[in-house]
Parts: sequence; structure tokens; C-alpha cells
Amino acid sequence: MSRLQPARGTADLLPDSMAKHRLVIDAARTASARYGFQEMATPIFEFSEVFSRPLGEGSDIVTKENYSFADRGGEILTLRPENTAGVVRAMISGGLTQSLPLKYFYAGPMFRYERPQKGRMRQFHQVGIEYLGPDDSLADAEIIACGARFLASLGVLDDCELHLNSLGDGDSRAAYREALIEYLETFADQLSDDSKTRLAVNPLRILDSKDAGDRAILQDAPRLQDYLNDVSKAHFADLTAALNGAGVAWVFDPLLVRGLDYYCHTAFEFVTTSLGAQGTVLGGGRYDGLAEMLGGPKVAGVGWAAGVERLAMLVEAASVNNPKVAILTADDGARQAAFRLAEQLRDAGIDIDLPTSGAMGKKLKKADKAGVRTAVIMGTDELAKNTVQLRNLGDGSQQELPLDPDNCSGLAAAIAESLLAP
RNA sequence: GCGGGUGUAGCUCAGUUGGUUAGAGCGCCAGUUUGUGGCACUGGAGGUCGCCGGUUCAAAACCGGUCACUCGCCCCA
Repeated sequence: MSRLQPARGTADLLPDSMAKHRLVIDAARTASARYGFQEMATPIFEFSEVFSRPLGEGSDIVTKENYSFADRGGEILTLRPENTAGVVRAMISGGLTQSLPLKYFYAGPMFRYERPQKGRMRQFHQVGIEYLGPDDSLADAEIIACGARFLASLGVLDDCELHLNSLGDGDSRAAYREALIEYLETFADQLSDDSKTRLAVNPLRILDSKDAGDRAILQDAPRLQDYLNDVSKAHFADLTAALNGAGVAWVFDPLLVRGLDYYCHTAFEFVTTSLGAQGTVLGGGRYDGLAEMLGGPKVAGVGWAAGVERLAMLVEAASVNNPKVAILTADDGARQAAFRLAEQLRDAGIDIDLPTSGAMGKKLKKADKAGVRTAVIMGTDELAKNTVQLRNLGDGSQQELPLDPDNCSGLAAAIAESLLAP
């Protein structure tokens, strides 16, 4: 509208939307704590290699979709586009590979230079967990169950479907990749233009192409699950047995793939149809090769991340935390006494709003709209008698109570009682 | 990066084949109510019609560009 607008792909989080964000983040924190994940945070920017090494220096993602810049010291830095690489980097640089396994929860802003769309911002927020150390499939099961519990606590799990696939270990995937390329090359001229380039750059991604012609060709393509070796099959079977035993519903999705080499075995996404094209609400998988690619020792890992904005769109409005008690002055003679009483009541643990402008009627109206339930009304008349008026904004009843300038405990008790009433 | 749609008051929107003072509802402010909210009524403030340029006697409307939002593609660590 005017020149003063937020930068493209960013948005202010005003109290109403902030409340929904907090609801989502708090639910994730609570659910992950139940599984023993501990909250941590990594810096919002890192040396660019942290993100570029696992992806390949020249990849489109690195060159076109990151916010990278040189600082005044000439270091090349990147605003984090995701948090897994940062967590793994923290594990390596902190020497934490001595203390495996590690279970971490994080929440915070991420940055990707992409064209904004519904559920796709340039600054967005994620919550996530990373389970570092175990290669046991029960670790995969635990994080998936944790994700399901998180979504359930938000009341959105019923709107989502859990898609699950196995990418197999490195050997399995290499064999499949070869077979897929061989098959697709015989159709190379019939593939969509996008898929022609994918064939050279990232052939597995052709599997989730939306092009109808591509999909027809894929009907008879070799299937990833036929190329899994015994180790890979056992890992997947054990995971699905655990999910079934715990009652976590899932669907097999052979087209759910990850393009990068450090992924292996489990890939999963919770997907909703109610958000249009950006329907993945929580996604993750196993990344046993990532730590090594970052220059550390080989450490297995599995985790997920969820988009806070997307989940916030699915959540009903959350309540904004306003004080339920306001002190309203009837005239300027009560200003200082009101300020003093407000501080005393805050010391007593009561949230107090102290509006400073407007006539009595105005203050009451605003307090009512803001959700205030009890108003403490002070004026020079009351001060002269050392009293205040305690007004219940629900039913309009009002009583005059004594005010001890040095001890508000009696008044605090009366206020607390008034808030208990329905 | 590619294609479609949309930009009018704080918000949601109307605005006739281009025609002179651009409207409504909600919200906001004030009054009816001289220290007391919700309801009602009355009045009021608030807009260079996203921005720049063009066509025309005349542009919110038509044309071009640009910015933003939006939907899809791409990408999705």
C-alpha cells in the first residue's frame, strides 16, 4: 500500500497471530518434552558452508534461494534456511559426539529467498526435533509418534495424513537410482521439460512430478521398494510394526522421496489438503550421512521440522493474554495513588492494566472490549475516604472496599475472589 | 524463474457504456448520559482510488510499466 510496508515475504506478528504462533510452538515444546527432547537454539546465521556443503556448492538452492552476504570482516554468512544443519554443526563443534544420544527441540525463524505463496514466506518459523546418535528404527518411530502427538494436541491431526516411505540405505538407493535413470532415459523425449532437467540433476524428484505425462510414464517405472536390501527392509518393517502397535495411522507413499544423498531409510510427511499446494505441515526423515558431510564423524540422526505459519492457519483463534483487572481513575487527583496501587497489586501477582487517558466511560468501554473482568475505580472521593470501587464488568455489580495505602493484601484477595466468579 | 487473478477509508467491500461533490457496513471519535461499559439513536473524522506514465474535453474505470498481495508451476535443505 504505502512505501512503508514489510519487506516482501515477511509479515508482522500482531497479538492475534502471535497468540496462534505461541500456541503452536508451546504445543510442540510440550509434546517433544514428553519424549525427552531438550530445547536448544543455534544462531540465526552460520558460515555459508554449513548449508552449502550438504547441498552442493553450485546447486540452485544454494545459489538462488539462500540469503547470503559478506559481513564487514569478509566472512560469507547465510541466514539459516532450516535448522537441522545448524544443530548437527553445533553437535560437532561442541564436542557433543561424546555424549550421544542427543535429543533436541528448537523453534525459530528461517529464511528462504522464494516467491511468496500461501504458506510460503521468505521469513517463516519452524519447530523441530533432532534425535542424534541412534540408528535404531525405534528412534524413527519415536519422532514420528512425537509429531503425531504434537499435531493431535493442536487438534489438526485428523486433518492430516501421514505419508511414509523408505529410501533404503546408500547401497539400495544407488542401485535404484541407476535403474530409474536407465528406465526413464528410454522415455527421455516424452518427459516434461522440467523432468528432462531433473533426469540429469535430481532423477528421484521425477517421482513426485505433477505432470500427467510424467505420471503415465512412471506407471511402469522400477519401484524403490523392490531395490531395498535386507537391512533396509528390516529397518522399515520394524518402524511400521512400532507405528502399528502404537496406533499411529500412516499410508505407504512410494513417491515420497528426498533428493539429497545424506538421507536414508525413513522419509515421512504429515500432509493436509486444506492448505492448497503447500500442504506439508510436518516432515522429516533419517539423515545418517549429514554429520560426515559437514566434516564431522559419522553420526546417525533422525528428525522433523514443522511450519509454524502453516499450522497456525489450521488452528482456531487463540486467546490473547490481556490483564483481567484494570485500575481506572475517575479524575487526575487519583493518578499517583492508582499508579502506586497498580504496582502493589502487580507485586501481589495480579496482572494489571492502567489506562492513562480517556473519560471514565471511555476507559470502561475499552477495558470491557479488552476482556477485563474486574475494574478497580479510584477517584478523589474514594481517596478522601481511603476506599476504592470494585466493579464486576460481567454483571455490573459494584462494591466499595477499604484501601490501605501501605498494604493491598485485603484488596488483592477481594480481586482474586472476583475473578473466580463465573 | 514462469503463468493466472486482485489492489478504492483502519477492516470487509460497492462504484452503471469513462462524466464533474467517491459510497456502504463494521471499527474509530463525540454527544444523548455533568465520575460508570455492553444496547439504541444522532452527529463527526478518515481516501492524492497501490505507484509512475499514456489515451481522452474528461480516468477509480481504458492502455503500458512498476510495486505488493494472491492462486498455481518450479523449488522444497
